[in-house]
Amino acid sequence: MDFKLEVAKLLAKAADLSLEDALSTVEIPANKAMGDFAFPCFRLAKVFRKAPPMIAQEIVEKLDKSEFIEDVQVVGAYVNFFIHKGFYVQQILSMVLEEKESYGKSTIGNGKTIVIDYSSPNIAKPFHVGHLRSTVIGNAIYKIHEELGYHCVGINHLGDWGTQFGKLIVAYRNWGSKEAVESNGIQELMRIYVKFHDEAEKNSALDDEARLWFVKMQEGDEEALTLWKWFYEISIKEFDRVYEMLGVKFDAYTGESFYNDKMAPVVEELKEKNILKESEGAMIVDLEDNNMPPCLIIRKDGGTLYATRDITAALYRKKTYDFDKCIILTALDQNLHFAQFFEVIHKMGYDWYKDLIHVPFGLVSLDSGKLSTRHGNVVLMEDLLHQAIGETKKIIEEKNPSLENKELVSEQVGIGAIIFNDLYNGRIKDVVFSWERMLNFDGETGPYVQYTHARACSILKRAGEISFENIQYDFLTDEASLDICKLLEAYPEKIKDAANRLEPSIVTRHLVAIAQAFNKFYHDNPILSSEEDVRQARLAIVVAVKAVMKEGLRLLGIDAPEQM
RNA sequence: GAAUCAGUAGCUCAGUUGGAUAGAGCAACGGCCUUCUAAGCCGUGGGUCGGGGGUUCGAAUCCCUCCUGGUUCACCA
Repeated sequence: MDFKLEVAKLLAKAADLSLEDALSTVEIPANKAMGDFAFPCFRLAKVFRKAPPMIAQEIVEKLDKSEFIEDVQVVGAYVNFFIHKGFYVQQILSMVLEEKESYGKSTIGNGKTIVIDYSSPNIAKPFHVGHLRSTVIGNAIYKIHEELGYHCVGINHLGDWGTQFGKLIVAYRNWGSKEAVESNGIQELMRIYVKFHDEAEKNSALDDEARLWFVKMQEGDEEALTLWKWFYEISIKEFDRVYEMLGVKFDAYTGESFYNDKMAPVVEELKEKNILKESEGAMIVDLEDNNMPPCLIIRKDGGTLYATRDITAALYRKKTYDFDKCIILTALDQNLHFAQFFEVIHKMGYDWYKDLIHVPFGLVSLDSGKLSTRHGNVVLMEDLLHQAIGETKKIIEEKNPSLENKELVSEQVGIGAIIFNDLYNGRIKDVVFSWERMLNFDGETGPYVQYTHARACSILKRAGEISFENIQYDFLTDEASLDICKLLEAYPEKIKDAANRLEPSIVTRHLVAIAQAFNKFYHDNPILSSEEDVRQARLAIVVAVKAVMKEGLRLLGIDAPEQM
């Protein structure tokens, strides 16, 4: 039962409004003392040419009686509705208990395909905390859409092509060795890459040489490609270790190199459509009419660019997946690039350009300044995860030394804390990385929600068999129980909001709210030791909360251990 | 200079079709474990919602303007 809708129906009739108008005006008061729903009458003042409080009074008098409403009060210009508590609790809880982990699932996305491009680290550079956001936000957006019935395609658009590999090849030929790369992997690649930049500052001929090597790669030069392939495999092996820990998977690893042989026809198409023009020796799409700098397609030495590959990728994805939306997650410093290349697709005459969605997130930096692989100013993802796991293990030894599966739980909680932390604030916020914040497990954190879930599990384990026949919901009209029910009621809508706004933090925040309400409930109400019928009713809440928290955490890519 | 994102408590942030007294967490201080996991619960202090105009019965929210910070702006990605 949709209580808001029912209230709106009553109001529409009493005030002679359309259902839409009534529904859009009904609100949930911030202050509980003002009821479960409220209807402000200010807006009607002009229509009825009366003072709002008087209108409120008149509406109440005309209001039909309804059994689910316990009380209606006029406070100033507001009509406040109080829902019959027992009935309300029964409606919500019985629904959640019936659906359990499926509660919140929807079919609104059925038949629609969403392509999500996330994580997309650069090959030959270590996976660091700067890559965390795209990875976990993308993963959550993937799962949230799946929950709503969408068919999702997760793509890791690896940065595995471009002039940087020309640089790496030059660096390797000058200062690298097979042995060193084989034994130290990405660390060694990074070392020679940094060395390249140091040397190139003194000798710009190195940059030209690097660009040349990249052109060779494009042309299929065997030496260049053999080296590139080698660097690629070393990198993927390390990335997969991190993805394994984070529990993140992709449907395709089609990175930039994948489009190497697919760009020529696209460039041809741009020419045919008369969009491409020459400027300063390079080939560009002019975007002056759109108040943007030109989009570079071909360098003057013939090399392709980021935009060339992204345009090609978009066309390929449309053809391959026929997506309804293609979502690309990157830091917001790339805003201009996406605005430009979306506009190029537009100019090519494809009206689906509007289904390309760049989802930006704030920049990550360190206390010591901007993240920079070149200057060694990074925190490696694996270091962070291991720190978090280690910290968790210490806490377990201290608080729950007899716990089984300490290793597994430490991983679930430690990694969960890192993921949760990233999904907790709005994605647009810039982040200054802080070990202290990352490793704080008190308050509104992943471990807090996991802990609450574990508490619920613990009770259920002790409770044994539970029957949900003939629950007396009237035992659940205390404030803590009602708060929980309200949050459970709102949960499915939160998932939809999160999908619409591409903002996983909406789910994260809601889980915290549920956990807070449950902890209060847990503290105030003895469950197992209560009399049989009270015990049964309270256990119903525990079961419902446990199911929703577990599923909610799953949507965020976080495990929910039963003990911790 | 232009574009773009942001500015809410000491810190990190919620607050989105404009609604009643602006909310959390962290940090600080004070309570609560012989009772279902204290990674918890309860309480105290802490605010010119960057400034100024405007629209409105009503603005943190919408409009204008200014200030501050981040980021980007031609052959990196």
